[in-house]
Amino acid sequence: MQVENEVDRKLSRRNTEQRQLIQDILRHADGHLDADEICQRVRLKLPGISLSTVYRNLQMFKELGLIEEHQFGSRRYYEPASHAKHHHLVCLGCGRVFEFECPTTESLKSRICKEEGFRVTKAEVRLAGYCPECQERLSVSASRNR
Amino acid sequence: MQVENEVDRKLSRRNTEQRQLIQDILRHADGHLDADEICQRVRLKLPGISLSTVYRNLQMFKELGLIEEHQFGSRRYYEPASHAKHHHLVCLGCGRVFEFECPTTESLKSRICKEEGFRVTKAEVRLAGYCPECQERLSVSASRNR
DNA sequence: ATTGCTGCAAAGCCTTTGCAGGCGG
DNA sequence: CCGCCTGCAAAGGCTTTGCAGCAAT
Repeated sequence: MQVENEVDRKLSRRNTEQRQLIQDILRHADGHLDADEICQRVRLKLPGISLSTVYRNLQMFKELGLIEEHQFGSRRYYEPASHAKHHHLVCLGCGRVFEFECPTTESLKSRICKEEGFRVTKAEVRLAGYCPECQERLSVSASRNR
Repeated sequence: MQVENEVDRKLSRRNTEQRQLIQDILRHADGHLDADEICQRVRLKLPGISLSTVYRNLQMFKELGLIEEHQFGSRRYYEPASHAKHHHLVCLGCGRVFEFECPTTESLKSRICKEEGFRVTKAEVRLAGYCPECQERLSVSASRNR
């Protein structure tokens, strides 16, 4: 069958240094990285790597289900799929992405399935706002303008 | 103050036909439209309108809080801000965007505020999956392949 | 020896911007 | 009349793709 051939082809992949380094970066990154940041970090060890190689590998990892891609605003971030189930909290001040748990998501999925007949395969909760540091920083600069 | 001048400038806006038509389309659209779809619909009445005008007006409406911009995958959709509070459910089969209610979101916001000291200004729940029609369609084509 | 992978460069998309002219107020 | 707004074209930013050579198996 077509699908199996596709998987076979994908699984006959080679273990290049570029590919390993990209995976290492993703696994050990504290936060959520975009393609360019990943590329820059790999270049610390392998200066010659090209951005297209990063994109190509990210695409492949994504198709294999090894990583997840999230888009916030106009940026795409990547994180290992092995990460525990969590949701995202974006600071509009500094752009950092934080994580939190939301146990009620599962019941929501089953509710929508029952009520709408929709088969829900993915559920994410996204919050945005200002982290404690940015609240502080912004209130200081606001008082300066008075 | 700088901000007030900015608002004044924005409010001295003109009532061009292009601008009105874009707003009309947004108000009466059943679904969520992207810039190109909006442009095509306006062109039914005003063939000469350019895509940049659509983008410029969308940007302005957004800054004035008249519309909201949502990004799903790599596409940006626009909808009037006057819409009741709702969340989005994207069908991975046909790409249509559906809406649903989620009353528990408010309590989540206050929980995160208490626990993390984060000031949450925006909360959205996004689901993805397959609508009833696409489930049907996909199961038919799957059985054909047997 | 295959043939998948890489780097480079170019092309593609979508969105934004510069500019000269036009139109609303 | 003023100056905001428009259309056009070009530039920008990010991502994908074509290609020739290299390297992993």
